[in-house]
Amino acid sequence: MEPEAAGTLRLMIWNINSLVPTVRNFILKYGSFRGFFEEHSVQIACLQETKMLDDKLTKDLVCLEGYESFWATSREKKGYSGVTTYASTAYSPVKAEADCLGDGESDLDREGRVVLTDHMAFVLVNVYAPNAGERPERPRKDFKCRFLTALKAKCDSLRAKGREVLIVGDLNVAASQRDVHPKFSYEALYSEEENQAMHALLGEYTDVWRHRHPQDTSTYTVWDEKTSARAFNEGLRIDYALCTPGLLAKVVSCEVVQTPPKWSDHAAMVLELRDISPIAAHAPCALSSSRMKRFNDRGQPSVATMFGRKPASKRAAGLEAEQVPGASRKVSKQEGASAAAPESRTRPSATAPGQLDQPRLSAAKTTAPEEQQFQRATQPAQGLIWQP
DNA sequence: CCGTCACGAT
DNA sequence: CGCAACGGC
Repeated sequence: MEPEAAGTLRLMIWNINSLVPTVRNFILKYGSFRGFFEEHSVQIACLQETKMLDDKLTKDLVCLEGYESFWATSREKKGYSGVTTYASTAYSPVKAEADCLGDGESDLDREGRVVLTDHMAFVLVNVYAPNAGERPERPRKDFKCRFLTALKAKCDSLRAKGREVLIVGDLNVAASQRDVHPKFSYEALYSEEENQAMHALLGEYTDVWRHRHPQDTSTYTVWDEKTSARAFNEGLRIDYALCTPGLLAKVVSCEVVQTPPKWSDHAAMVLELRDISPIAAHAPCALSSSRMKRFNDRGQPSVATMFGRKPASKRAAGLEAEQVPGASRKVSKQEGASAAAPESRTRPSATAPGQLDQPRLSAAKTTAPEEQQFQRATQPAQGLIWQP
C-alpha cells in the first residue's frame, strides 16, 4: 500500500491488566482482536500489564493482519507486568527495542516494562512503571525511582539527538493533588523521592492530558475495584502521554475514555496527533521479524486456547467469535451481573460519556446482559464524572 | 477484586 | 474439569 499523505494518527494507551481475557472480550464484542482496533480507529495501541510470558505468545496475538506487534515480557515472574505495542503497517516502526533502559545487565530491564518504537516523526516509549509495593515498607520504592530516572535518561538521550519523544503508559505516580480524588491525601501517597523522579520527567516532557485540561480535577485513569471506587470515581490519574514540544504542537486531542470496568481497573486514553506521515513500506525491523519467525510453522496454538480449549489441531482457526467453540462458557472479567455498588453508598454507577461504544457484532449469548449496559452507558455530555 | 495455576476427582 | 490457594494491585 502506498504511504498516504500526512494524516491524523490515533493512539490508544491502556493498562489492560492481562491480555488474554481482554482479547477474549475483544473477540466476543468486536468479532476479532483486530476488530477492536478498527472499531476505534487506532493505528497504534500501547498496552500495559499484558502479563504474557514470552513462550506463551501465540500467533493470534503476535501476528494480527495489518499490524505489527512489539513485546516486552517479564523474565522474572510469570503472569506479571509486560507491555505491548501494536502498530498498523502504515506506521510500522523502522526500529524497535524492548526493555532497554539499562546497559543490558540492569535489573530494570528484566521485567517487561518498556517497548520503544521509532516511527520516524517521533520515538514512542511504551512504559509500565513499577509499583512500589505495600506501605509502609514499600519494598520496591527504590527500584521504582531508579526506573523512572533511567526512563528520563533514555528519553533525554533521544532528545539530545534531536528526536521528538512520546512517552506513554502507566507511570504509577499521580502528578499532584488535583490528579487524585480529594479523599486521598496526596502527601500520603508517594515518597519525596518518587515525586522528585516523576517531576523531573514532567519538567522535561509535557503531560499532554493535563496541558489540554488544566481545570479538570475529576478525571482519573485507575480505581480500586475492590472497594467499587470506580462507581464513585474515587480514582487517580497515573496513566499518561508525555511529549516533547514539537509533538505537543501536533496534538489534536487527548481524552480519557471509559473502557468497560470489568475489562481492566484502568481506563484507556486516546491521543490524536495531526500531520504525522505514514512510513514508507519497509521490511519489519529486527525485533519484530525475529519474533514473527517463530510463528511461521503451522500447528501453533490458536485463539481457541484462550477459551479454555486445546488447540484445534486440524482446523485453520480464524478469529471469528462464531468459530470459537466454548466461547459461551468463559465469561471472565466481563460484566456478568453488573457489579452493583454497595448499598451503604448512594448513586448507581455513573453513565460514562466517553465510553467505548457497543459492538456491531451479534455477540455470543453470554454477552447479552452487558450488551444493554454498554448501550445504556453510551451517552453524550463531557463531564465524565459526577461527585458523590 | 481479578487473574493464574497446582491439585484432586473423574 | 472445577475449585482453593495465592499473588498482584
